[in-house]
Formats: sequence, structure tokens, C-alpha cells
Amino acid sequence: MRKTPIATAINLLLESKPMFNNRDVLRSTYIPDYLPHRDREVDILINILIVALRGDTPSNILIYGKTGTGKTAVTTHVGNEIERVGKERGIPCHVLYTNCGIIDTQYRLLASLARNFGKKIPMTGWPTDQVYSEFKSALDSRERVVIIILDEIDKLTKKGDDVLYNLSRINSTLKHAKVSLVGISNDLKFTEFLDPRVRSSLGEEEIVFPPYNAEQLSDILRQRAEVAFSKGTLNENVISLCSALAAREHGDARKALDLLRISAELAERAGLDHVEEFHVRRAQSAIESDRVAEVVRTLPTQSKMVLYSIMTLNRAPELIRRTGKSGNGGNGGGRNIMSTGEVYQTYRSMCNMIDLDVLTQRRITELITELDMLGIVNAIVINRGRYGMTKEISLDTPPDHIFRTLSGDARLQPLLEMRPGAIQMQLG
DNA sequence: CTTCCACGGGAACACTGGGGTG
DNA sequence: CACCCCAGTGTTCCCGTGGAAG
Repeated sequence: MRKTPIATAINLLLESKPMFNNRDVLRSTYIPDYLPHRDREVDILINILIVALRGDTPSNILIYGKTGTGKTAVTTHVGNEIERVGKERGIPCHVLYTNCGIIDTQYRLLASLARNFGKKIPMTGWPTDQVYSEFKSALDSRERVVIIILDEIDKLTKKGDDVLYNLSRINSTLKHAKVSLVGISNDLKFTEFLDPRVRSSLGEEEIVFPPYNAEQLSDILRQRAEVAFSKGTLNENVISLCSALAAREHGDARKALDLLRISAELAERAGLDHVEEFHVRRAQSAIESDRVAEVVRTLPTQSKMVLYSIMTLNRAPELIRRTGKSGNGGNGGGRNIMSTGEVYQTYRSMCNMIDLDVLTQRRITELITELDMLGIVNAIVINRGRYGMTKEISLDTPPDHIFRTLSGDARLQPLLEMRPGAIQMQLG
């Protein structure tokens, strides 16, 4: 084989001592046999669910906790154990896991549950009650206990709680099977607007997962690092830094693991055989910018347009007609504050420039709120008294960064290619 | 007390992509 | 095949509401 630059690069990478023994251990989807600092939660959960192995119906459970506090890990871990023991002893017990963040409508949830029992349900087309009864008949076809785990259950309630109502009272209509529901949510108050009957039925038991502190995060990382890396790859400082950074964000173990994995990958790519603290810092900004890029890239064109309007105003504050005092003098870092009306004006003219449909202001407020929740933009509602109510909007992400991602959208191309000055001319 | 601007809930609509029926 | 039914999504229309400045 002839030696190409790529081939030599590949050879180099293959011959160098590998940094990872097993990099999957560092992914948050990996579930270790032992979950540090979650003994209490595991115990509680097992104690509630264990009755399934005696053929009884476990209480329904709601599990709360911020992202990366181990809710999913603990639940699936316990679920797997219960199912395994059940199989060993010939007890018919099934654990079904569903992520409602992905399967986020009533129809799709019921369809996916029914498919678990071998039913053929079309992706769309049927009335929902038909899917429901298909699921129920499949479920009830024999004696068994079925534990249904609904991860990110809060995503479901926004689109009507009919399914939850039906599921929570399904036991009274079953002859052979028994169902128990485990809901997982990172929103503590998601039950607030639920039908009271559903709320009390779903939350027969409640478990709250506290965030990890930096020390606990270190333990988690150490446990995984032992399997993931060869000896001497890490020093203790790297682990504490990852933990400290993740602890600052509400004790997010997923974040800590990502930091560790990405920084190691950065070090590996640099041809080193160990990880330094600055890799961790670099990993942190890489994670953040990847996140933003991914979010912006997948935004619908209209939202991109709104975002670009905000960026334009941010760059050209003279277009913002401020009444009275504005952030005079050194308003830190050139971040400009604008109102919904101003954004809408800009948005409308820019849509006209590239012949894009103009949506109503009502809709645009909604899109701005979405951008806010995605963390790309800051928007708070304020009351300016005599001057009415509005959102105060400011950019929350480095503009050049967004710009690069935005330019991947063909629809916006003509606009992005215009000189900033030219756009401002047309707006003014 | 009035006024002002936009927030944000809710209903209604259009449209898409699929099913079942005659 | 034509036709109507269904869930889901994105949108518009209508409107009651907040709350400090005037």
C-alpha cells in the first residue's frame, strides 16, 4: 500500500498507546453495576417494586430530580434487576422503558407500548382509543405484572393528560395483568396542572433525587475512570476540576462525565498520553459551543430569522429606539437590550428582503420565548408602566459563533451575505 | 384613575401524512 | 379509486390582563 498522509496519520494513531480502555463507560447512557451515592434511592425503589415479584401491583411512583442526578440510571438499573430475578424464578414480570421526550404524544406512546407486546400499529392513522384498546388487550392476554417507566413524563403532560389518566386507572379494567407506573421528571411542579385524580394516583410514592455535590461527583468519575482509562492517564486534579465545574451546574453527573470524556479525547487527539487541566477547560467551551451549534442548526427557518434579527439589533444598537435612559457608558461587553416590538420590526423588514413569509407578532413572542428556553437568548418580561409591557431581550451567546451555524441555511444565505451596513441602511 | 404595549391563554383553522371503507 | 376519519403541528385571531408612569 502506498503511503498517503492519511494513512500515516492513521498508523500513528493506531500505534500510539491508546488512552481509552473503554470509552463507552464515560457515556451517561452506560449504567454501571454500582451507582455511588444512590444507595438510599436504589433501596427505596427496590422496596416499592419488589412486590411485583410476588405477583402484586407495586404502587405508582413519581421520581423527581434535576438532570444528571441519576434518576434514569437508578430506575433502569433497578428495573433490570427486577426483570432478571423475575426471569430466574419464572415470575412473569416485565419492565418497559419509554422516553417521553422522544415519544412525546399520546398516540405514539400507546403505539410504542402496544408494539412491545408484538402488536402491529401503524405510525399514524388510527384513532387513539383504538390504539389504547389494542394495547390493553395485548397487555391483558395473560397473567403478569408490567412496570412502565415513563422518563421525562412532563413532556407528555403538555399535550393533554388523557393518556396518563387512562394509564393510571387501567388496573381496574384489567382481568389478568397488573400495571404499575414509574414517572420520571426533572420538573418538580409538573403535577400542578394535572387532573387531581391523575396526580394522586401517579404520585402514590414520590422520590426526590438530590443533586450530587463535588465530592460525590469525584467518586463517580473515579469509579468510571478506573475502567475507562489506562493507569496514569489522569491525575486527581483533572477529576476534581471536572467535578467542580459540573457541581456548579446543579450537580450534573452527565455534565461531569461529558467533561471528562471530551477532555480526554482532546488530549488524545493532541497525541498526548495523559489529560491536563487545560483540556478540561477547553472541553467545557467545546461542549457549550457544540450545544449551541446543534440547537441553532436544527432551528426552523422562522426561528433562525428571529434570532438573526436579534443579532442584527445587537450589532447595531442605534436601530433600537430607546425612550429615556439606556445602558449608557460601559454596558458590559456590548450586549444590547431590545424589546419585542423592535425585534419584530426588524424581523419583518428582513423577511421582506428575502421574500420569507412574515408571521404574526403573537407567534414571534412565542419563538423568542423558545430561544430563551434554549439558552441562546435572554428574555424577561418587564412592565414599563406607561410604556406598556414587553420582553427585554438580549443575546446570550457569542454572535460570530451563531453566525457560522446560521450560514448553513440556504434560505438565509442572501441575507447573511449582505454587508451589515447594507442591512442597516434598508432597516433605517 | 387612565393609559399604554405586549404577554400569553384559548379557540379555530389549515395542512400533512397516514388509515379504513365502499 | 375516491372519500372521509384521525392525530399532530404550526399558525392566526381574539382578547383579558399586568402594573408602573403619567
